[in-house]
Amino acid sequence: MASDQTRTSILAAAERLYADRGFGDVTLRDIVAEANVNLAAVNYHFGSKDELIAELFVTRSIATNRERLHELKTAEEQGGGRAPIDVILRALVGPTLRGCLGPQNQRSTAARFMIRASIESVPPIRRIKNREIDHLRKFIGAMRRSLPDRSDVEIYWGLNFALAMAHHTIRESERLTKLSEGKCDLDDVEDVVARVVSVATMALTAGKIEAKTPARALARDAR
Amino acid sequence: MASDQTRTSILAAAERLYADRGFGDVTLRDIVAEANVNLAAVNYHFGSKDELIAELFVTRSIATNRERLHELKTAEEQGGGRAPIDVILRALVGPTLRGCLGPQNQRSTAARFMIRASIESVPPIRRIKNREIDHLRKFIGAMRRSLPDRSDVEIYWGLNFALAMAHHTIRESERLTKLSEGKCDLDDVEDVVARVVSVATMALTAGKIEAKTPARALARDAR
DNA sequence: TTGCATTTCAAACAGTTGTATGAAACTATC
DNA sequence: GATAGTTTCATACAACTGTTTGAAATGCAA
Repeated sequence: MASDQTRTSILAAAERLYADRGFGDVTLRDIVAEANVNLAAVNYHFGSKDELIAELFVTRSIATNRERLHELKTAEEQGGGRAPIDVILRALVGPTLRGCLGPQNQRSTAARFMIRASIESVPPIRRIKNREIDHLRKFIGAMRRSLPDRSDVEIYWGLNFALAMAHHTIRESERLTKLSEGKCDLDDVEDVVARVVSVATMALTAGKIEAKTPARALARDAR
Repeated sequence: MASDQTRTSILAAAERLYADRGFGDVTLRDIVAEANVNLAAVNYHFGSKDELIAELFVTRSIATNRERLHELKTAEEQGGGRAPIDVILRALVGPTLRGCLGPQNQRSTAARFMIRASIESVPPIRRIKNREIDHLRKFIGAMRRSLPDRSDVEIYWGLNFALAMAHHTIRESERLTKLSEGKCDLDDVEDVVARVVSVATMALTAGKIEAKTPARALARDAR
């Protein structure tokens, strides 16, 4: 049980490389080169490549979920058991968007790794991923409490669309920048968060008594 | 220039396998087995694996774009140069959703292949993909004509979110079904199309007459 | 048929991948 | 400082990848 230094630097190097280049074209040899350790170290410390990926994913998954749930719980406590829907949605998509967009130097390797995992879905991860469903159910619960007269189906679709907009915007941020010739500023993360939350809120409250916060972000460009 | 039969069955087999299992784990040997041809036939007829993928993608890309643009053009002609925004959005996301969701037996291999291509983004495809931008610009143009007092930025974001919801729903259709315990019926394709179009339309038309509260304010308030 | 080009085929090739091995280097305990 | 246990290392291995080869089969014009 000695220094753990090798183990740790393998994990860090692997996460960085996977976040940057995806699972598809990162080999064990790339990882050990980045970590400055011997090739055999991976199998010695983790058993196999798949187990390394799995450990990486499980660790990050737990951390991410805890972060999101903390934000959610805080909001619900402040609201006496019910949080406004836009605050719930912000807790859901905010951390990921903030970790993956914005200026290069303050992007989070962890968030980018998790997005890769959610996109590429390599076998070792797919097996674990089902737990994420239980996690999403907690958000479903909060959304139900926030919008008690919305049907379940509407809630599910709202959550689906919120995640859709967040993830897709991250994945295709380059293309959106190019398409809009820079007019869409993906570096203004809070603006992006506000847009996603606003649209998702509209999707969830449409045809109801007008909500209070939504649509404010959109007004920004309306001039 | 003989029968082309080998060539054709390679293309068909490759498209089917890629659509089903993704580019990541389909080898040339898988393809030639599925197509009942010799291994060397791929390199003989296409030069390389990458060129096979590229040909597949270019062909489908042209066909898909033509289909979408035809729907768009028809709508604009009927409206005297301006089509309603929801009709435009429907032309954008309808064909893909219809081809990828719904009952198994009537799903389109072509549509599923294109979704794979849009997800995995393997090198030979990434190189070609930039043309798609020009194609999207035509939709941007139609949207501008439909909503002349909307700013460009909002149009871009609206398009981005529409594609986001459509693609994400296709990719994660299984998970949404499981999460909602079957309450979200992904086989009712027209319902899905209507939902995506409806939310995207709201995103593009909401809050037209609004104040100019900067987006940052919303971010601060939400704590 | 003969001759020539196209197409198919089995086999081999060179490169890369994840993994295994066994010896060497280290670390800590006595 | 000798010993036992852990960790590192260079190297080898077996499996798989896309690609090439050269001979066999086929098609087709003369």
